[in-house]
Amino acid sequence: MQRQNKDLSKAARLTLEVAETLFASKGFNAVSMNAIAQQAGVSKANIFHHFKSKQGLFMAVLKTACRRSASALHKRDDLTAISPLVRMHDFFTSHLQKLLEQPESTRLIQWELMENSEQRGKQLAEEVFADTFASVVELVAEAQAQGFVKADIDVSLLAYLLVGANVFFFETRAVLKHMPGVSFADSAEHYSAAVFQLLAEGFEKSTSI
Amino acid sequence: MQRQNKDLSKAARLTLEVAETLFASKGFNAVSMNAIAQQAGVSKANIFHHFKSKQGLFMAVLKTACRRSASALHKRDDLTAISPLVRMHDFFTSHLQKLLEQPESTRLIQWELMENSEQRGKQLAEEVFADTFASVVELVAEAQAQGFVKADIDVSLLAYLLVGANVFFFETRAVLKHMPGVSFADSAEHYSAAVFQLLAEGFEKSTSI
DNA sequence: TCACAAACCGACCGTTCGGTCAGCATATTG
DNA sequence: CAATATGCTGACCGAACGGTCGGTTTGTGA
Repeated sequence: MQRQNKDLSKAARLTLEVAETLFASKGFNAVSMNAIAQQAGVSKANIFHHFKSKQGLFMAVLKTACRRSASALHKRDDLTAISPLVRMHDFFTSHLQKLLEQPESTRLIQWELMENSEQRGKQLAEEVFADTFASVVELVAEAQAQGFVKADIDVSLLAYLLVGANVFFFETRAVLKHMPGVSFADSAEHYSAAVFQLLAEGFEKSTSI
Repeated sequence: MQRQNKDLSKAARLTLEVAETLFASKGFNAVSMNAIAQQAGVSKANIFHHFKSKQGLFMAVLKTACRRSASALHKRDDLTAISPLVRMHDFFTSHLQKLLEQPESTRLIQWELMENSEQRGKQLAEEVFADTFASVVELVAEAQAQGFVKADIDVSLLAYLLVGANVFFFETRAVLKHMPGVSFADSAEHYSAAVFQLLAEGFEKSTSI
């Protein structure tokens, strides 16, 4: 599958793999080096041979996760022929799908956002989110330029809402399916479609003009 | 101010206060009982005298935070005279304001959602979010019943999006202000107004009917 | 004033933490 | 074959962890 990290030894790759799983599910502080070593079948000292510290290991894990999640998003098909609105919808749908397909990468970034956003907010913004967000903004701006989106709408706000609706869904998944009266908890497709339509057409009944 | 926990000793109240601040900012695992004791000016043994364990202390803190954040939301003014749309907008605005005013409670719940949503998703849904969410759904449903909201819209989805837009803003605040081209990062009021208008009227230019 | 319970504390416990180190195994290279 | 470098490990370290214990102080009702 993935030929990244091909220059690392088998033990190092195993370590990275296991560390990603554990860090993603429990967060940095709740995972011990002992646990990683044991579950990866390597010695703890071996981990410190390949990574200079626990922080270093976490950063390496985070890096690969960011790279993966970014690349998964960047290979969007550039069929400029189809309508910008359709492209927006396609992005919206596949974005949520990617989040759900790569829960580990997504959760890892979420942890980092939670634990270190205050100090490293700038770094996170620049190195992780900026590119992805910019491409979404561009997508929306194109649609606006071609007259498919109202002229008075802030494109970055719309892009932000599109991404946010997906991320929020990802975050609250586990709780959402226990909420009474919620029909869209189980079906991401259903959710995507309904949200996009709502955002596109609005909820207000009589648009007074 | 708050007369809750009046049956607790001074040390216990101090402990709760300090623990809430620390847990909210760093999460459960990154906060030690020593740190709490030291910062509260009480002995560690004293904490264990009042709370049976670290988990017990955290649960007590979480409980008060949930109570506070719920009560802050429930005392919405019931001026049924004004338009349901205005009431929706008022809720939306003041909800975000409450989140930003009580960052500790909000972050605490966010931590819990992050760390334990899988196992305790049901409990969280029932005891923390259900009431608040239900009241928002009710608000939207009223507006729909009175013909201010399109009939084909899922009221729980719209309520979910309203809450989600606010929570997502709260979560990404620190990163958002470092994103290029984002104008709404600094002003919650601006954000609220723009999002509500977008949701109400939709972004699509020509609503074909 | 006395007795009893609750509040409180310093010292300590076993365990686990992140991290180090000296040395063994293995493969590459001259 | 010797030499060198790298992958790898068990044993170990000081520090910090959550939690306990015996005993002292303090408040309270009789």
